[in-house]
Amino acid sequence: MENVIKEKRAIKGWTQDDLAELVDVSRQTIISIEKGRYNPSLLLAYRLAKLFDCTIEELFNFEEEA
Amino acid sequence: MENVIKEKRAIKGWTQDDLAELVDVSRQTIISIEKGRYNPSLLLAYRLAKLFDCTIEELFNFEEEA
DNA sequence: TCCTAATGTAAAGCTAACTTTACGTAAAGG
DNA sequence: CCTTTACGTAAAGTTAGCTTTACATTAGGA
Repeated sequence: MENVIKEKRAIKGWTQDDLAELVDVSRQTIISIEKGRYNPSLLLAYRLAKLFDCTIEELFNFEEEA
Repeated sequence: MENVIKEKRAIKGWTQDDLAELVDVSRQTIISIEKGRYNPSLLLAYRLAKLFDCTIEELFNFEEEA
């Protein structure tokens, strides 16, 4: 699933490691989600949206999925 | 995770079976999510929100979670 | 009274989300 | 050069989301 996490992270000036700590997951998880390798859980999606001060819908692009 | 799926489903007059078909999961999945036994995937949360014409944030109550 | 519809529990199995560890690479600064 | 920082891949293990099947309970209608 496509998302704008990498872009929003860059704006904040955070490393993947920083973001991982902020939402309490491993760096691997951040990498995999940014790369679209797998979709975050609903809870993680929420934490990310909260952190970036946007909605889940603004963070993830659902439209291209089945 | 608490949610208002059961309430919104009742308003629409749908059974658990109806809803399961509409979002393409099993009835067990709907039961478990309504009961809060586990959290839906981000994709399923999105499908439910779309179906009920609301946001994911309106459908699920994240605030009480860790 | 009986049948069906709607909701619920239980259990076993599969897959995807997430973790941990280890290693590779490229850029920047001393 | 050498080290550090940031990003990336890979692989093995655990857990949670989801499926399928089977059965129990309750309420309503014929």
